[in-house]
Amino acid sequence: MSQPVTLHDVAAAADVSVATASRALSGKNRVSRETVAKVQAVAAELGYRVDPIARALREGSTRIVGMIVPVIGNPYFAQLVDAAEEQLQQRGFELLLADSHGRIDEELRRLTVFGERKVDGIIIVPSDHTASAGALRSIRSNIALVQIDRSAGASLADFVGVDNDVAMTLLLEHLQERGARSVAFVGADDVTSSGLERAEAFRRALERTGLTLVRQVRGQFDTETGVAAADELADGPLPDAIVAGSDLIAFGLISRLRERGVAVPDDVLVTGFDGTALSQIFTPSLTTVVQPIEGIAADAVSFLIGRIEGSAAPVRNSRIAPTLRVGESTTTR
Amino acid sequence: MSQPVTLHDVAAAADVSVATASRALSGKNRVSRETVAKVQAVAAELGYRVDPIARALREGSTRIVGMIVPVIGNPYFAQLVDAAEEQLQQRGFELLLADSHGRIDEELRRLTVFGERKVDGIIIVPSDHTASAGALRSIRSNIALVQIDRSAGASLADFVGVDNDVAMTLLLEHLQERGARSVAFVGADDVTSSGLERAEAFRRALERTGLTLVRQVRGQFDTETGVAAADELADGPLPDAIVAGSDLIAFGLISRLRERGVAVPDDVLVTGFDGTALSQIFTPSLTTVVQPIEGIAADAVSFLIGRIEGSAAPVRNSRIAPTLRVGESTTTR
DNA sequence: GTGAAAGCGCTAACAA
DNA sequence: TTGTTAGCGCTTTCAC
Repeated sequence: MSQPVTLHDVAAAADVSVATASRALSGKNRVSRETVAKVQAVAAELGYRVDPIARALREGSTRIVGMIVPVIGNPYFAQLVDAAEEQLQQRGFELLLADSHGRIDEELRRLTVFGERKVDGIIIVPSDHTASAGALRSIRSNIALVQIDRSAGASLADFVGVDNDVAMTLLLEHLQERGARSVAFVGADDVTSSGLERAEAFRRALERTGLTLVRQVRGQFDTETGVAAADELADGPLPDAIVAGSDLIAFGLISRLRERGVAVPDDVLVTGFDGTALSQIFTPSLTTVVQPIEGIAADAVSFLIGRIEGSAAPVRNSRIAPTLRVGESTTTR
Repeated sequence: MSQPVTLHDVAAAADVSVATASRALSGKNRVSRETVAKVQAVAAELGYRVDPIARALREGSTRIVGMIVPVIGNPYFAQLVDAAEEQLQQRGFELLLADSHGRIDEELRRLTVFGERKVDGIIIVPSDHTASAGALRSIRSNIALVQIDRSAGASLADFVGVDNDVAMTLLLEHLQERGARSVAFVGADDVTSSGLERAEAFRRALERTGLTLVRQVRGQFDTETGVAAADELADGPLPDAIVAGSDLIAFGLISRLRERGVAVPDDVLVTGFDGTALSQIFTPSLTTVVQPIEGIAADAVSFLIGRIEGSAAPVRNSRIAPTLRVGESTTTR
């Protein structure tokens, strides 16, 4: 409501120069005890708050972190944003959010704007496994960068994500225990690194467990892909189990299978991936791997702030193991 | 990568003063045709972009809009954020996102920070029907404000949200057509304006349609509330139908009812509210009212930008009618 | 129509 | 330890 109090006002009221007032408040310079006390008292009384814009112009640093996700509507990304925002907030950073809608051109444009806005760092879920690399390389080198959930190249910047190998092993071993011998995979295509990696991790886990691959369907991480895959799968001989690359895919899959007269888990077992809140509420509740969202966000923010503070450590690639959560989609048989 | 080009560079290269360069680029001052052309050409060639921070310091305006939601994890709010972000983006604004976690103290703190950051406007979903008013009143008067989805007082700022009366009427008339005579309501408590309004709208629609109220349960807009309500309702005599205040509540409700051996829609009809993507995938698919999210976001952004541009029009209160989407939760009986 | 200069609020180099 | 001064990049009087 009232006119903002400037450093000048504080200095005048405390009877010192603006420089001294600035130093007294920042604390990182030698200023006498009394002066510091006086300035702080006056500042508090006047309700002084530094103007972040003036500081940013002067310092070239904004204490703002930009985050770019492909679809905020995906509950997994929403949770990731939520967790990251909270972490950043605690460390005194604000979150500028952008949605790339999974499009590389939008991604580039948003990165550019973030650069112009002089964000201190960017947390990005690269939309394209290969094509995003160019966009990432184009950002100013003084902006810290961390890739989260998906990667556009391990050498580009720190990366934090789920350990897909652990995830697929957990899932396939569970399915094997439940008696499955043949299994189909419905995941995202190779455009996203997570789509690619999960498919590969699935294949490796398949070999280890000795299960038989019946069919693979690849699309996006959304429900529509699950729906379409259900149609494909329902036409052929059913496998014992279907491993979905995301909870959303599993939702679409189960829903459409049911419409086609295929019951889960009675006729076929289905697993999800992400551990979204709804996977427990869904009917049947989903057997899925729970992403360590808090851990991923915490690591990403730590890495990022480390970089912002000037860390020149080698690029890190951090994989966090998920946990298996068993639901009705593989049990009530 | 390269050093940013400043206006000074452009001016030098175009052989004019920085003042002229600034005027030529802004276009809102008298500058000769040739000069404008020359400056623009040089600026383009050099890849000049105004420094938003310097401009913000000078103008006191950032072209950033802050948005505060109670839970980004709620798919409805995620969609709202998505829609608003897109609208803003088109008009040249960035979106600074904050999550109040439904807590009034966090809300106030985030509002304060937004004020300090000199956002041009704020889109807020007030967390508390009454307590948020104080926080909203505390923000600097030169920051535009619009309330979305929930209100903390019609006089405080423009408001845009769904028309709850239309919604409840659509739902109850539909239930009546489906043969329901008694109905229960499970919604959010009076802390949020939407919780309060939906309960009231439900009551009014009840009177109009002549249905009998069996029971009311009030909590939050989340699945847990639905789960808890299911336990309460399953203990007593079941109504013909249950109207939920949100899709999430309906999900929790149906899921828990099923665990308790109550089938939807066979034993009881259930309706949702919001029209989230998952309501179509859920089993059974939900009969629900679809929020006009795009419309709400578009209006909110229009109002906000109007205010940012100085509109002193009387405070508006805009209600957008939802549409009914019929699903299996009230039909396959 | 154009340029010189002030100044938004802040921090840091340089003096004292 | 403290004050003076410059300047971050921009827009906008105020002269010419």
